[in-house]
Amino acid sequence: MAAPQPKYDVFQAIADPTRRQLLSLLSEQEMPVTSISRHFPMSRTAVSKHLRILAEAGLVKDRKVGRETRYRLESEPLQELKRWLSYYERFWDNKLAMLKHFVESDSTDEAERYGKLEVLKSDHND
Amino acid sequence: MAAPQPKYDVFQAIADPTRRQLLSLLSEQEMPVTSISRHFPMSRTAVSKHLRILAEAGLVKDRKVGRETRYRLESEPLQELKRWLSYYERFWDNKLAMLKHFVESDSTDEAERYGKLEVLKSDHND
DNA sequence: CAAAAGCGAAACCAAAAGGTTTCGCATTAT
DNA sequence: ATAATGCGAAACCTTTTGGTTTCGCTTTTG
Repeated sequence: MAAPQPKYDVFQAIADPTRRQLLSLLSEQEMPVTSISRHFPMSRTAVSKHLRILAEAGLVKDRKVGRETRYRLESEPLQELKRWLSYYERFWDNKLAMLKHFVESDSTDEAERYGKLEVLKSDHND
Repeated sequence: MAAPQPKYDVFQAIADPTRRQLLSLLSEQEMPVTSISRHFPMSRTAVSKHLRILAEAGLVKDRKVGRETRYRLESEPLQELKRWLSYYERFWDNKLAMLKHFVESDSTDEAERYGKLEVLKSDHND
């Protein structure tokens, strides 16, 4: 019944610089593990592990071709990141939204201002 | 002489769910540490540490007001994320770019296809 | 068919991450 | 003045992360 619940989410997956380079590399073309690992100063096994993490986050797909496993970029999951980011964009480039924000924050006492209100209800977190 | 070299970059900073919630919370309003920590199921000290990490990544600023330290969102550094992301957007919503991609990948032998070429020259990694 | 190439799994390790509790120090309230 | 609030620093602990080496299995090459 439980959903597949991928162990790694996109945010975690792209947190590591090596994994971001992997995405960059694979965005150019599909590539087998050994070839990929030639671009990195670490063992093939280490690279393989990073690839698995990316795969769990859905950011790469692999397919077996003969004895090799070729990986390719799968960028769709990055849309989640884009969505998350879009919430914050208004804070740096939407002057009107900023203004609205300031206008709305002028009321009441500390309890109400800093209390545990409905603040985390929206889902632009996680 | 050495540049400040922040220990935490934006990618790392937002990798943790708690820290994303912190950003969300602070996007609503400036808030002192204790009030912030009431929103989380962990000690004030733990929250404080997360705030420091966000601060090192430039995602929050703090100012002392009497005995309290108030934190507020600073969204500018997220632009780096947006830039990084923009590189990958073409892979999911730009059909022409995709086509171009396919058209260009049909040549040559393994060495040239998978070798250590100019692949990592651009800086949309890191 | 024997040797080599391509990978993943496993066992292991050091360092980083995410928490906790305790303490001390300013600042504000009684 | 004393007590209470608000915080950060420090010491400590456990789990996760990022890496290594070794082994074994499959597939290709000679």
